[in-house]
Amino acid sequence: MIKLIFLDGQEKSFTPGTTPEDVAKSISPNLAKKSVAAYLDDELYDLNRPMEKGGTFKLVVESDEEAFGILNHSSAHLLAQAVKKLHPSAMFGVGPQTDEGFYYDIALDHSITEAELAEIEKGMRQLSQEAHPMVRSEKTREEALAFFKNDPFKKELISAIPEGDKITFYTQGDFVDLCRGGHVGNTSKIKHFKLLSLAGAYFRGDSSRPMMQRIYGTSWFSKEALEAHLNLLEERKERDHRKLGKELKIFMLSSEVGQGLATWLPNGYAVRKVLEDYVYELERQAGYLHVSTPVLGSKKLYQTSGHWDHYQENMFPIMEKDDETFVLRPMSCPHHMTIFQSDLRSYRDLPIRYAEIVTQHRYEASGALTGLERVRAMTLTDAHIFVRPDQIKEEVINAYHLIETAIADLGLEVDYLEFATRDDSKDKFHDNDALWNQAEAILQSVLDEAQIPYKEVPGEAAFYGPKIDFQVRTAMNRVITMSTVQLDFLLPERFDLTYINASGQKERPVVIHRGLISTWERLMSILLEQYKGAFPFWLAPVQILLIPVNNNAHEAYTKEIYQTLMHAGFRAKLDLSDEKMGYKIRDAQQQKIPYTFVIGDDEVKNQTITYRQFGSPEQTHILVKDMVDIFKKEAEKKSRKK
RNA sequence: GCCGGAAUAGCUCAGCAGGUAGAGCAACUGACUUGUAAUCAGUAGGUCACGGGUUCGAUUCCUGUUUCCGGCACCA
Repeated sequence: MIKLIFLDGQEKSFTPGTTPEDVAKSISPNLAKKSVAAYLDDELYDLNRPMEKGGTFKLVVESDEEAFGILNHSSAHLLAQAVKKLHPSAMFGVGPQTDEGFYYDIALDHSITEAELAEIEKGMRQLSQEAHPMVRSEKTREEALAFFKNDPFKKELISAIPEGDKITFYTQGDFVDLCRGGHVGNTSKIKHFKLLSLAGAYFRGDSSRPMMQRIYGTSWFSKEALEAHLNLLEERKERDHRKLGKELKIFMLSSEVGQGLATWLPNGYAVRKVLEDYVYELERQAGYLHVSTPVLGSKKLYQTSGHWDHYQENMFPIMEKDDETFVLRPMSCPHHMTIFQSDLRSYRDLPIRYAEIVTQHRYEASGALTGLERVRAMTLTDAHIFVRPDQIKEEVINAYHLIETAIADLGLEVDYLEFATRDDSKDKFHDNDALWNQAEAILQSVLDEAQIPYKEVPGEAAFYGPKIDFQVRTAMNRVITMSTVQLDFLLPERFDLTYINASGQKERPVVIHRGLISTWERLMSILLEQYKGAFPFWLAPVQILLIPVNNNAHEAYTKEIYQTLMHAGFRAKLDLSDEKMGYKIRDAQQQKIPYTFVIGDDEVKNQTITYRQFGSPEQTHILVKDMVDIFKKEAEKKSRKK
């Protein structure tokens, strides 16, 4: 007999070979229905996998977080089985679950079309109805390789499994796949799914390898949950910053101007200017000194910094004129290094924090360009902080707090931090081990001492040093690097930066690279999606629209109020068109203007204004004399959640 | 850059199994002068992304290019 210890501490004996499903059924049929898999000690078991030993036993039920992944992983297998049935020559790469569903990579001579997705989906439904058990088996490496002897993809995946790890196969009907599991035990458990899209994907994520066809899908435990998810996907389309940016006339991307080159329209620039002013003031108060450097730089400057060696592929081609070679700057660090260099520095001067609202150009791969999210000309607030070694920690923490403030003021939230370190790919990183070890140790200790949780990502560092990236999850459920703090011992050396220490000796400063809120372009894309185009008051391109009830009778008073608002620094707009009032209000709502004033006889008589807020029909009356104060307070709140 | 798809009026889209295009909104003109999400009528607007081919004839079929979209790779 084997002994299982349940969640509540109860122990129960079962005959060896009992499956988790048997156990679940013995507890309650309802529980068995909701079970997806089980844990025996720390090992994930399929519902139908016989248990030959005892241990702590925990069922994974539909409502558990990991159940979704298990279902979707199983759904990927169902997809593969259906594809294999339609195309017996198909071979497969990987087929994992994702945050929101699953995919499987397929190698097939024939190009799968959108129309065929429905056919494949039908095949999946049939296989689900046929209720094939998904049976696990263990194989030796030799057996596994022999089984897939004609499949170079699976053979390679088998070879990549570390020595000593179990190699397991899953069989459902006549379909056999290499897989570590766990699975839902039977294809009949997979009922509510949809295939979503087709894409290309390199085998093992390596662009030098063959491209496979990837099918994306999503799978849920109920019809309602599936529909809810499909609705969410529809809603996301409504939030897409490219759609909203066009509708609200925020920006344009025109092939006439050039691929990946965004043009900011008046509405977009109004928002951007608020952000620029906000950031400037935030930095000024934090002791940053603002500078301005040219958009062009000598190629030598970038050779000195090392950017030329690492990124010339991603830079626009060089320009040669009068024996000098220029590049369109892709980065501002080298420029700021020269500013530090330009004067004799004392240890008393440090830290020196240079900030700049800087436009830079990068030759991004054409396929990477996406709306405002990825462009070839971008403007951002960039900063470089020059510190003594003893000031590193404090300044990293200062930068951390500044970033926290900015992100909170924008109404966004940091999802998690990434601590990006180097790995052993030598050509990606500069080769001074001592500097690397020092820099990584310092950043690590800052994170640890401040007790900030983070995810370490080896190999993601910049070539000049490790970094802490602030990852924000957008309204589209994409994770984007919003801010960054990078520690750099290399560029000070490359530029031979020095300051005079207390004993009169030259010493090397350390540079902290700080990115505050991504680029204006990317930030705009995130904000548009976050607010679905309905900007909070302080950012809105037009904050207040004024509508007179009768143009003739109320124009003068409305204009007076308009002037008061404009002089007080607000962005107001007057609608004196011949349209009906209802039309004007609808128009204001469609433009997502935060406040709409309606001004008629009552307002003139009482020296008031009547407003409604975006999205609400409620009417509020306030005295004109209180108006400016009320809206100034509203603007000061920024987008803070609390 | 790679795989796949798309491109019709300012916008959103319909249409064409090959016979040079249509709606709604927007724009313009006129009437209406209004108290909280679309007043009515009229007018104008298109080398059907661009180049080449097949054809008596191409927006439609084939092909190349460009741009965009879904992904992959890349992202200092």
